[in-house]
Amino acid sequence: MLDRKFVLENLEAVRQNCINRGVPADSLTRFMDAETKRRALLAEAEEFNRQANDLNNKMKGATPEEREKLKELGKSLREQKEAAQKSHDELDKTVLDILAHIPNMTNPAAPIGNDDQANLEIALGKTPIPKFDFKPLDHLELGKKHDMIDFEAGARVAGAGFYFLKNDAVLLELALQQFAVQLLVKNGFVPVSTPDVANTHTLHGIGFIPRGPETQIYSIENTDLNLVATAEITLGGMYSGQVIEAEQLPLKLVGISHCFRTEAGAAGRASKGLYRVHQFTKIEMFAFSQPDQSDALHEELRQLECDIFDAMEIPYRVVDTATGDLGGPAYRKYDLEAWMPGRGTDGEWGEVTSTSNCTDYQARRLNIRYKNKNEKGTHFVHTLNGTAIAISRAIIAIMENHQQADGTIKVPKVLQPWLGKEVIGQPK
RNA sequence: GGAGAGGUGGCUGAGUGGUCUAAAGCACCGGAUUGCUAAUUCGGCGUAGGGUUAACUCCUUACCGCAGGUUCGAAUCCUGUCCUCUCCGCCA
Repeated sequence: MLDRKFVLENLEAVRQNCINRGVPADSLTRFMDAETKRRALLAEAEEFNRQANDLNNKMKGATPEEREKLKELGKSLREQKEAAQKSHDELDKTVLDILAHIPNMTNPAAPIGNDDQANLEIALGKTPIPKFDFKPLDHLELGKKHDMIDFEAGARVAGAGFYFLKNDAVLLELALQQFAVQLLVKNGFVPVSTPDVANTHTLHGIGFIPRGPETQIYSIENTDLNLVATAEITLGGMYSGQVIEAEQLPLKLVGISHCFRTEAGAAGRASKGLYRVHQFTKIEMFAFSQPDQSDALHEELRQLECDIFDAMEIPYRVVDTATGDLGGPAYRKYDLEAWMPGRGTDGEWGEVTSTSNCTDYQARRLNIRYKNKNEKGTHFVHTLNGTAIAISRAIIAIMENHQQADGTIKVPKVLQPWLGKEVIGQPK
């Protein structure tokens, strides 16, 4: 959520930002109108309150007759205040509703464009795209060959889009978690194992809308709880309503959680297999920072993602997300897209990580602030998030890129200690 | 799941309808004094919104878990709700 005062004072910039992001900007006129009226009504209600407070103080020394008169007056003041307050509250709801749909401002350096076609490739990973002298298999075929993934059983138990990982896929999942968490702990992240559910308020704060049409979120019936789509939700919510000492910033967390997504309306060859599933495990980075730290911290998160995928010897490219493709809370976003030889006809890039600087957009709604010692008042923190490893997609990239002519799959060196082997499968 | 107790400023904690503009202590900040890993003393010390100003300068409103209600007036009374603690039950 943007600051309402900021919107009021920077109407043209906010309007242009909406246009750049492909979000309708016509609500801004309504916003301005409602917010101006709301302020006037607030002043009115406060004035009635002040008069009523004044009157209550006179009550003490009053004679019985005076008291009766004051009572009447007080009652009418209270009624007038209630009326103003009620109109104010209604307008406030309108204002907040409009505000909720206005996206965050955008880093001026982000490429401007309508959709992912305008995304800008800004870097390539250290590992070159593999050249196979045989017909490479996709991860589904490889998974079947080495008995690693069972979609049929997943469907029997939970429906399409669910799966069982088996054998070396499980070892791989655990290895990926160990590798990512240990690397991040070495870089100053606090490891956190999070709840896999969160209440609706927290989801809203991060920018998810559960229980609406086309929601990506599973909700639990007869409760206020929802299955989380990412640990970003719980890690951000972890500090909602808190005031953090400035010296503690930046505060970096690495969360482990399951992620649940309904993936409403998504299907097709491009999302076969593990690429788009209803549940996966993810290691997620999250950080709270002071405003002047967040741009540098965002670069740091991106670099860590690169380090992780370089270490796993997976070819990837870094993409600077265009304005029209940014999520509402993001001020800037980088994606890592790994090369997936089994995707499309001859291999394609597929998103494996995403890191966003959300500036104070989430913090304002979640009310997460920081305080400088010996300084009056508080400020909103900036929040940032980034995928360390989304297990299911990382498994695709590993299996498909590291497959060999003899049918086996090389285990990246950094993961070997946890798998206890150098290759998956028997050569033949 | 059942029974009970409780949620007050950074912390401890007093406060059961109007001098609450929330006592006191701790912590913290500034001054004074004595002097040496500190003591004593005086003063200050919450957050957010609106207005105002050269200026957190002054004024004002709200906030005692949260949301409602009663009342001229609520930290205080009533209802709901969330959370914490204790005991019991169940359980990995």
